[in-house]
Amino acid sequence: MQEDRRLAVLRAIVEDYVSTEEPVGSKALVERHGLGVSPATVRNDMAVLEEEGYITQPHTSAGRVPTDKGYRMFVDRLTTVKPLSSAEKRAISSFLDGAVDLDDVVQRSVRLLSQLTRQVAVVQYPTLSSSTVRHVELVALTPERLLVVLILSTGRVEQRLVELSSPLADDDLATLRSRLLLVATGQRIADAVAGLRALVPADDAAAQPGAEATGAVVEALCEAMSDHRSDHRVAVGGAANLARYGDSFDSAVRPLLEALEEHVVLLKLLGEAGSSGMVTVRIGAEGPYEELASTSVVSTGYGPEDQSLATLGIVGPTRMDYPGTMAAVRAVARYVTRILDEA
Amino acid sequence: MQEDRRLAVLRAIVEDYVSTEEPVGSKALVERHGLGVSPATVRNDMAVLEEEGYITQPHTSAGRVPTDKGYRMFVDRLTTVKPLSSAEKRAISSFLDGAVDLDDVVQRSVRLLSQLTRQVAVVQYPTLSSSTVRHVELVALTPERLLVVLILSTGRVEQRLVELSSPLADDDLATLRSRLLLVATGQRIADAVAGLRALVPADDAAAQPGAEATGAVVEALCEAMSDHRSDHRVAVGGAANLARYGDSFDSAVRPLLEALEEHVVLLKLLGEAGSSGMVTVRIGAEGPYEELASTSVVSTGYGPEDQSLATLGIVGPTRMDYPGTMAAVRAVARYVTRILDEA
DNA sequence: CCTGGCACTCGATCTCAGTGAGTGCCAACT
DNA sequence: AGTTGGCACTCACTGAGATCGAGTGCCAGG
Repeated sequence: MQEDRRLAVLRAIVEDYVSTEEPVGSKALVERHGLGVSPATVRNDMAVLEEEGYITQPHTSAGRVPTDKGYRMFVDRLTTVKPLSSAEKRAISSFLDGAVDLDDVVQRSVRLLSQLTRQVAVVQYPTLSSSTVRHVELVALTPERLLVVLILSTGRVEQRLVELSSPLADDDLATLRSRLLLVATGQRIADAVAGLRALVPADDAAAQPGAEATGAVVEALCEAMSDHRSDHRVAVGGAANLARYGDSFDSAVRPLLEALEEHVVLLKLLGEAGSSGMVTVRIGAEGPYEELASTSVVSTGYGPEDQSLATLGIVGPTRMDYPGTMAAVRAVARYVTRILDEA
Repeated sequence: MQEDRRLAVLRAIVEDYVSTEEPVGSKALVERHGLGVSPATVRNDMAVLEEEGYITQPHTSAGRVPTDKGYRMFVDRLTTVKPLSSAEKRAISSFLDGAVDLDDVVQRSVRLLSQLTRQVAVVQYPTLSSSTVRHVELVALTPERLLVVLILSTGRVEQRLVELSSPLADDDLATLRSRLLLVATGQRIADAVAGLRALVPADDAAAQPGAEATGAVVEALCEAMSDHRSDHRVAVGGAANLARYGDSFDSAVRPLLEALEEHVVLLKLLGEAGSSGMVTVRIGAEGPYEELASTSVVSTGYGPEDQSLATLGIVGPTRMDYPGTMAAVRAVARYVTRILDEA
C-alpha cells in the first residue's frame, strides 16, 4: 500500500529533521531508515506529500522540511507512546519526592520538566476555583485589626489584614467566626463565596453591631478566594534552553521571552487543560499568537482525578522531539498528581 | 592640559561606543564631539590611553573600544549625575503608586526598572533579618494541628502548620501563646530567635505538659524567620531585553539566562548592598563569575534609612549607558524606599 | 605640543567559478 | 500501476582573489 509508505516517509522526514536540524533529502532518507525502496520512489512520495501540504522545501534543490500540517499529522497518527527510560523515571522520583510543600512541588516540577525536555517549562499553580475551603480563621491583632486566614484543600494558605474603623468586641468576633465557619467550611470556592456574600446584612440593617466587620471580612475572604494572582500564578523554568535556538533569533526568542513574563499570556498559551490524561499539542500557527508561529506548546492538565487543578507543559520550537516531550510531560503530570493526592 | 583632554577623549569614546555599538575612530570622534583638536592629536591621545589599558582595538585598523578598566574610569570619574526626565519621574510615580502590598511593590519595581533601563532588572524581596517581629499568633485548627502565624514589621506574613502527636489543651495553648508574645514581639529577628530557643525546655524536663508543642512551635517560628526562601527570593524582569544582545549570543546570554534562574547566584551577583544612597557598579570581570565577564551589574540597597533591607539593580552588557542606568536605579530605589516607609 | 600628510594594515564586501546535494522527469522494467 | 535507474538541471554554499576604505602609526613642519 503506497499510502502507508508515504506516511512512513513523512515520519522519517520528521524524525530526521528534528534530530539533524537540516532539510532532509531522498537519498539520506533511504539510507538512514530501512525503507526498502529506492530514492526515486521516495522522491515521488515526497512530491505527493508536498502537494498535500505536509512538507515543503526551503528552496529548490534542497531537502524537505515538515510544515505545521506535517507535524500535526505526525503527532496525531504517527507517534507511538515512547515509554520513559528507567533513568528518567528515577530522575522524576528523586526530584519530586523531596518536596516539602505546594510551592516546592511546583518549583521542582518546572525544573524537572525543563531538564527532561530541554525546553522552557511552564507550570501553573493549582487553581483555587475547584478546591474547597478547609478552614477559616480570624485573629484579632488589635481590637481594630483583624487577620483573616483562609486555608484551602490544596494546602494553600491565604491571609489578609482587615482594618476596622471601630473596635470589635471579643464576643462579636467569636460569633462572626462561627458563622463564617458554618457557611464556608467544606464548600467549594464558588459556593463559599455565594454563602459568604449572603451573610452581609443589607444596608438598611447596617446598624447592628459587627456589621462593618462582617462586611469587611467577607470582602477580604471573597477577594482572597477569587484572587487573580493565585489563579494566574505560574512558574517558568529552563529559559536558558532558548539559547539553543541559535538561528531565527529575534523572530522567535524575543516574543517568547516577552510571553514568559506575561503570565496571563502564558496561561492562554498553555490553553484549557484537556482532561487529565490527555496531552495537548499545539503546533506553530495553531496557537493564539502570531509572534509565536514557530513555537509549539505541549501541555496537559494535572491534579486529582478528573477535576484537573491546573495545567503544565513546555514551550519549544515547532521542530522538537514530540514523542519524547509528550512522554515527559505526561509522566511529570502523573507524578505530580500522585504527590498532590498523597498530601 | 593634555591630561584633561585625554580623559575627555576617553569619555567621548565610551559615549560613542555605547550609542553606536561600533568601534570608534579618531575622525568620527572629533566630528561628533566638540573637541577642538585634529584627528591626529586624538590619535596620539588614544595611543596613550591604549598604552594605559583603558581602550583597545579589536584588530589593527579598526576603531577603539573601551576596556573594563576604561569603563571603570568612566563611571568613577567621568560621569555626572544625569537627572531623570520629568517624564521618567512621572512614570515612576504612576507605576509604583498603585501598589497594594509588598509583593506588588517588588513586582512593579522590577517591571519599572527593566523598562526604564531596557535591561534585565533584579529586585530582592526585603530581607527578614533586619526587620522586627510585629506579632505571633497560634490557631488551633484541631487539638493536634496548630497554625503558627508570624507577622513582621515589613508587612510580610509567614505561616506554618504544626502537627502534634498529642492534643494540646486550650489552657496550655494560651500559656504558650502569651509566652511567645512576651519573648518575641518587637524584637529583631536575631534576638527573637535567641529568645525563642531559650523557651524550649531541656530534654530532661520534657515531661511537662505542652513541651512537645513548645518545641515544635518554636522550631516552626525559627525556621520561618530564617527561612532561606524568604531571604533569597528575588524578582526578575525584562529578560526580553536580552534579545537585543544580537551578537555574542551563546557566550553572553546563555550563562546569564542560567544565572537568572539561580536566585542564589543572582543575589551574589547583586552583591552586598552598599549603604542605601550609593549605587554600586560592577564591570565585567570584576564580578564573581567568569561566564559573565561581559556583563555589568548596577545595584543599590533600598529600604528605610541606613538599614537597607534589600538590594535591587540591573544586569546588562558592559557596553551600557552607565549614567542613565545609575540614575534610574537610584531613583527607583529611593522611590521604593519612600513607599515602604509610608506603609 | 599640535597638525597635515602619507604609507600601510586589514576587516568587510563583492564577484565568480566550482562543487555537490537534491530535484523532476522520463523511459524501461516488473 | 507502481517502481526504478538514468540524466539533465537548479541553486545554495564555499573559497579564492580583487577591491575598498576606515582607521592607524609615524614623521616632519608649524
